[in-house]
Amino acid sequence: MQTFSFCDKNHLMRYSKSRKGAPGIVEVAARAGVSIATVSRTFSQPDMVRAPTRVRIERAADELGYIRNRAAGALHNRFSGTLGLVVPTIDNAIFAELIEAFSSRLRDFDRTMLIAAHGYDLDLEVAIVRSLLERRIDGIALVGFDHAPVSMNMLQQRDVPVISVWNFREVSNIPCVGADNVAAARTVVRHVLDLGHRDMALLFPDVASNDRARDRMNGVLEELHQEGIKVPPDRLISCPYDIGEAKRLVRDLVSGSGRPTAIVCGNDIIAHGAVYACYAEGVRIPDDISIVGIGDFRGSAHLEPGLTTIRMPARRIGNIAASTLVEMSDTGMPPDPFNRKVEIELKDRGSTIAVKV
Amino acid sequence: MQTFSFCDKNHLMRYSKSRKGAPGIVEVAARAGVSIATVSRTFSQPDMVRAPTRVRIERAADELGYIRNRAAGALHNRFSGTLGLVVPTIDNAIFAELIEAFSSRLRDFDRTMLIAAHGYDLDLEVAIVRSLLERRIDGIALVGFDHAPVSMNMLQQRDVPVISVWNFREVSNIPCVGADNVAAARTVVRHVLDLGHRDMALLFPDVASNDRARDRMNGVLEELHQEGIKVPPDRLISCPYDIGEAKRLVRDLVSGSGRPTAIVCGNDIIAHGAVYACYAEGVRIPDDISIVGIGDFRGSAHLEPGLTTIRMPARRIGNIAASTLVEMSDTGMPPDPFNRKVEIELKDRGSTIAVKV
DNA sequence: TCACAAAATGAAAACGTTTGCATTTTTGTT
DNA sequence: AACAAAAATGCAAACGTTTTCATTTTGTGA
Repeated sequence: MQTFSFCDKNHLMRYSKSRKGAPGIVEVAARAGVSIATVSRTFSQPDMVRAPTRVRIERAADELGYIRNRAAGALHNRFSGTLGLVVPTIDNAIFAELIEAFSSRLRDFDRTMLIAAHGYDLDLEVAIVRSLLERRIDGIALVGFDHAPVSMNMLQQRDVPVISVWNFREVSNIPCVGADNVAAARTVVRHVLDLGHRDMALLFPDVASNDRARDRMNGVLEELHQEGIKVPPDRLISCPYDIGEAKRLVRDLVSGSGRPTAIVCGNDIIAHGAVYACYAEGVRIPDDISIVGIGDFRGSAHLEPGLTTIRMPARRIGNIAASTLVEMSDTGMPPDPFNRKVEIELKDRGSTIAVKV
Repeated sequence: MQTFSFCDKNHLMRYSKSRKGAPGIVEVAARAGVSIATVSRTFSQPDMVRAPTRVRIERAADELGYIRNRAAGALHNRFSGTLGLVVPTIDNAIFAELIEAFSSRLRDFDRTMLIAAHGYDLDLEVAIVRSLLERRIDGIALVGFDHAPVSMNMLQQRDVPVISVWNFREVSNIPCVGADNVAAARTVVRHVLDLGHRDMALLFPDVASNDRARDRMNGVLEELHQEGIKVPPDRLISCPYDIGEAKRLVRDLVSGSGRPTAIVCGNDIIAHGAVYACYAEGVRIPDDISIVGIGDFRGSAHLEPGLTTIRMPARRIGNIAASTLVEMSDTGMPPDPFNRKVEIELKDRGSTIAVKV
């Protein structure tokens, strides 16, 4: 593949601010000898125009290098063909798959994605939502259920289709597609309990403004409570979403005496850190300690040993979210079902083993 | 943080397709008792309007919940306030940091990001570029230099500012900001050579349509050639960008007899796979084998042992790309410098050791 | 070939801003 | 207080489409 010579370095060209040369629908119409209405229809509703006319127009458009201006169309019919996706962060593994799936599914519908990250800052989220609304997105997907009332107000007032992704709730005020994080946490802890572990450490990220983490933590605590297990404060560790930090905290945890027999991590990133910490301290997994995560990120399966975790179908969530949102935008109706749960699955790999008796 | 009750599930509301209620600049003008021109100026050039008038307008806008329509503005002055970023893939670690940085820097300029991934498919890239052009982006960042001529033609014809990101070239036909991948590869191989290794395996992704990988591979081969080392075919392994695949290939490599003393990986993902493979096979790093990567992804530092690799400043590239592109769009001039190189750095961590004599 | 229905096309009015130019108001100077 | 200059505001014409409604063309059956 050859690179195209775009711009002559010697001749210091100026990007024309006017884009004067760009042909519009009028030029195409003139060249094809039809009215602009017909040209417009050729691109927006092709089967309304007779084949011979259409090919003539298409040829003219091709020759002129015409590219339709969707902004102009959006102005008239209120549909920009652009959907918004707001995530806490892009550059961590959790959401990357979701984003990619969302974006590529949108492409199937000839829509594009405006994306922004707020870094768990709800004020920034408000600014982002506003900015997206200024671009007249046709719909918006937000991660989870914790949002600033003012964001929701803006969206509600403009009647913009909204969907909550990633987390599932049986009943919610906005439609959602996601996994049951409570169940995910209970399932993985159940697994650990079934293996006979009773002394376990819990590493979870900050649960403020993060319903996913909160649900998981609650799930873990419920399951343990049901089993009659109380978690002492020093076994409930707050850990940021960061491999390095997790590793540091777990090294402290496992190097001292009175090490737990299992570590339950709020997500796979923390679990990765935990695994590395054990390598570093010479603690064998799973013989000396069992480790579980939640999420099943890319790479978790290939760790040595493979990480026991809960598969969260990020791609599936992204795909469904995209098509649901497009449908909402097209039909103007809330989706059916309103709340959509995607299946989770326990991935029982090598990082867990029955406690020795 | 409390979730806001956005939509009453019992009352199956309809998203009004018309968005009839949404107030425009006219309603704001009426309520504030000024002309629409003044309202427009209040938002686009605030200091052209007297303070008392401005606050009056702002209050009116607030009360009505006015959100300006940038599409309408774009129609008039040809600036959408939206920049495009086209990457091969979103959901792999390489580009996530870049994307996040690009996006958040754009936010500082009150711009938004339209992003799309083409999965190394140049035809899809063409479609994406077209789609972005239809949305009248103010500029576009493309990864690397391998692009379809037709994409570049479209961009050139519309005079859209373009920048190539990630890879650096001393001389290029479009402005670029990136790292010197040849140098990166040479540096890391030099390090391995300096440690006395002569028998090394090379794992690189497919270099077609991927100038970054190509540059790295060339860098490695040049450096080896200069040292008089010829790489036998079975030591030059093609490996996809995938931990699992890398792990599988490396297990084969190190389990048999005649294992190399070092593995040079085209990127850190492959290196991760290589490390896990060695764990799985009981091959000790670095004592039995040295492993190096290129990229220094999130997590590479925390592997056990820490991965020796080359730091590629993805955030920095993203930031610079965003501000450069905005500047190009604002001034209409090519950037100065035209080609921008960001520094790389050898991260000498625990995965390498001098070969035993 | 004609009449008529159906399909294709055209004319023109939106859509919600921005901006050049004209007009009004404010400010500063005497 | 009067005047000129400067600043603020208003008017109205774009911007490039889509769409409604009217008109023309095409197709069909007798």
